[in-house]
Amino acid sequence: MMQAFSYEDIYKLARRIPRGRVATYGQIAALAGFPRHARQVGYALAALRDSHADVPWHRVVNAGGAVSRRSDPGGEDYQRILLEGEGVEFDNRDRLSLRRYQWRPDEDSGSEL
DNA sequence: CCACTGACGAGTG
DNA sequence: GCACTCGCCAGTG
Repeated sequence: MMQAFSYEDIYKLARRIPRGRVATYGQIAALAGFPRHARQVGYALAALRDSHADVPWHRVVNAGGAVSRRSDPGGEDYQRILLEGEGVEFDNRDRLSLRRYQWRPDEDSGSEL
């Protein structure tokens, strides 16, 4: 049966995002089996702690392909730096191309482009 | 146990 | 393309 997801489920999915790729909050929610719960995914990531240092939270962006604002000042820049470090390019409007970088689970075992 | 706290997204005008 | 509305829930103190 379908029960409430735990933040752990979100983290588990986020860990599957390959380097150099990104996923959206809504996408993670949908993969977890809860479409329209994008916000809860955001909350889950906001609650990340040391115990989940292996979660590539920086690979999760909003539906517009931009880095979301959070409470930690400077964190947006940090996330962007991490992504750029993986080869992700941002345009002059601080947005990346989901067309190019969005992760597709079905591409897990295959090649892209 | 209750109150408060957060990284969103799709639809409409 | 921007402003606004509504739907959405688990952790922490």
